[in-house]
Amino acid sequence: MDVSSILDSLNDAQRQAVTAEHKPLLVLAGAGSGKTRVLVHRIAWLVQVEGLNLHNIIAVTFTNKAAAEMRGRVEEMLEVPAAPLWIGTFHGLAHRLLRRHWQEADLMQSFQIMDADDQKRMVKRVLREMDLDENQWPPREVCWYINNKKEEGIRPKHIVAGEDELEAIRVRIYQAYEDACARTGLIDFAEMLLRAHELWLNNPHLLAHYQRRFQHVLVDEFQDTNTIQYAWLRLLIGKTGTPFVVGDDDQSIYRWRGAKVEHLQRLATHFPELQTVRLEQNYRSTGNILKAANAVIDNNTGRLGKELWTDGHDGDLIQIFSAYNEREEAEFVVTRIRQWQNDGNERKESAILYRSNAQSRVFEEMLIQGGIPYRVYGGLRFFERAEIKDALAYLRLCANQNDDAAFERVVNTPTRGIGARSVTMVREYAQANSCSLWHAAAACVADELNFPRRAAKALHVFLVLINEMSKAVEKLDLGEQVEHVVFSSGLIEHFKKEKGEKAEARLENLDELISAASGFDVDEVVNAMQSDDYEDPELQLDPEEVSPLVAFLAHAALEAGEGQADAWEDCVQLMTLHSAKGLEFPLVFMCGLEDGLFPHQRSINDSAGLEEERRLCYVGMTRAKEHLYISHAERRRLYGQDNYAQASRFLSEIPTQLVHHIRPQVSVSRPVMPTLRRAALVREPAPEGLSLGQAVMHKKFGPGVVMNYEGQGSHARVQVNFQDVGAKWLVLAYANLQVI
DNA sequence: CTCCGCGTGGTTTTT
DNA sequence: CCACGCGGAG
Repeated sequence: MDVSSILDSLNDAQRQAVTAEHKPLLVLAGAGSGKTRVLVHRIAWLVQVEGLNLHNIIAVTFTNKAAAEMRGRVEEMLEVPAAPLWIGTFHGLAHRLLRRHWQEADLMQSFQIMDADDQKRMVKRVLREMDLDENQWPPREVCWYINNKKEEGIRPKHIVAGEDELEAIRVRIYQAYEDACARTGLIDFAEMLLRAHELWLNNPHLLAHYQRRFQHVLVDEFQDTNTIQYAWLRLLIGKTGTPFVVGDDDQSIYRWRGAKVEHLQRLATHFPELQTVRLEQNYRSTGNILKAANAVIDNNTGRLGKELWTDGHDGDLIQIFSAYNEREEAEFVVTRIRQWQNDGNERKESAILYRSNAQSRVFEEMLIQGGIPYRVYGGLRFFERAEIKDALAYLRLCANQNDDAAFERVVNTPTRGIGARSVTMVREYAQANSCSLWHAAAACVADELNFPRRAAKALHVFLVLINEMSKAVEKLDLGEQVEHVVFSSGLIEHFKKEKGEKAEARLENLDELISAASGFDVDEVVNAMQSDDYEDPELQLDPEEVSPLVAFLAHAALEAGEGQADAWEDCVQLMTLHSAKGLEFPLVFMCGLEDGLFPHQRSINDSAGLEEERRLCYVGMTRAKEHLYISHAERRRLYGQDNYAQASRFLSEIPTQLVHHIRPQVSVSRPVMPTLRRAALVREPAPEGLSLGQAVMHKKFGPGVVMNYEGQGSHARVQVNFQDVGAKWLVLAYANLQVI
């Protein structure tokens, strides 16, 4: 076997990982150190050198994008279709298992996936049924509670509320929500993972089968696994599987959504034979960028330890720009981008990164003003758009008429005279008879006595519509099905009436939905759901096939699609630091590096939160290949208020010899704080000697900046943003502040 | 049913 | 400041 094609392009550490013996392996892969390459080459090694079958390998990622890229690169390298290789997101793989074993998983065959929006609606419905006040039980928080429990593998029956009455109610809501989901054949994202875990726990023969099959378990971005994902992996690996885990504790930025970096440390306990390989050579950034990033992340405690290096040149210094306000910051960035493109570079090679979405606004305004095309990442994605979800809801009703969520969504969309009153009655009937809304509606229509004739008629029209729709659609192929539903639902008419640019876009989206369905590769997905385990007679797979419609609906929920379109256009890239993870750009601007914004105020007070912010900073810095600009504003308008902030503490963690400070030119008109003056005049006079933006020193809290004040004389209070402890309100008379 | 006005809350995101 | 959701009026 000629191994050179697999190994030649690798460095020593990469090669060590790729060729490792069959023992648990942890690859600590720094940013830009070629981790995807290692995963892909590892698979090629197992297949081409060790003679394993792709069929015996499973690879897990967090995003569809990563999964698709990996599959593509494996196919490219092996020059064969990688269909027998199971590769996908945790959710995608869990979904595949649940479709195959829906009976063992105690699901209905046509079960559908709810996204976060569907889930919230479902929770609202449950709250209404339980007569609980939405203000007291915000659906957002209820969802959060339920998802958290599921991510920890906890069912309602496991929770002992004890004396805690509020907790007891939460558990009751959780239980009612589960009942509603079961009744309507819907599962949320967290449920997929938990269900897949329970599937194996409750069906040892299935677990044994998959353990036998998947001798090699590859995991990408392992630092992002939550409790249930790790538990699922451990089950699969069992005593015989070999985990090949790639991750980076320094790039763990999803603690807030349940990710546990600790899993990286625990790996060594759970797998005593674990070997660790560090990938520290970086192929992305210049030396100075790496030195700066290393220096920042070095302030974190409990790291597994890793230091990026490059054999390339040092490159530019890190350029730090102190702006007067957010407008000046944006002006500066736009000027530099214009320079960049005038120097013959592409706009899409530049990225503006920020901590929170609200910051994009000023940049967008400035870019529009400057006539520079840009693209903002994030926001609603294709399958999350209202009109698309409406159309999908009709399709869902065709596939499963007990889908109450879909029923509620479209029963009066477009409006057809079924008001809140009627829906409430249907809901009450459904609850009283514990049946689906669909059955309840049919019963209400039949029961002329208690239901207003007018409403009954309208409801009847809807029932007939759906009935005819599902009948008409039966023998059509997928594209025609979607087309039929989009038109006969009345959605097209509905949006045609609406007029305006927005409605125009909605119509286009519905058109695109039809094309998406027509071009949907039914075979690929349906086949994946079906058996590729022919040689295992013990594995009983349901012979019935998954309908293309059900497969398409699952695809829509699982892969919400791209955000704004036109990635190919030459645009400046705007995104949050979180969305930038995994990407790289020759020219990077990290903006708004101010204490309180980044690190965010809500993370500033606990060390775990602060360390995660620091990792986010590290992630941002290591996105830059050649030029890294970091900017902050002395003053920033946020929520309609002017705020004064100090430069982010992370800035001072960059060694000064790596930094070039850019000061705004004096000639740039710097207004003499007109708004500040007005504010000071209109408001009560500032306490003596203090003004907004004034730097002060406190005995205990250290240096800070005056952000706000109120009250007079001995009652006067000031809000000071302290460098070390964040913003605090202090009674001026006691604070003993020193002006500095 | 639709429209308007008020009130409120406002890191980070994938599946 | 602004975007969203809810409740009342037409």
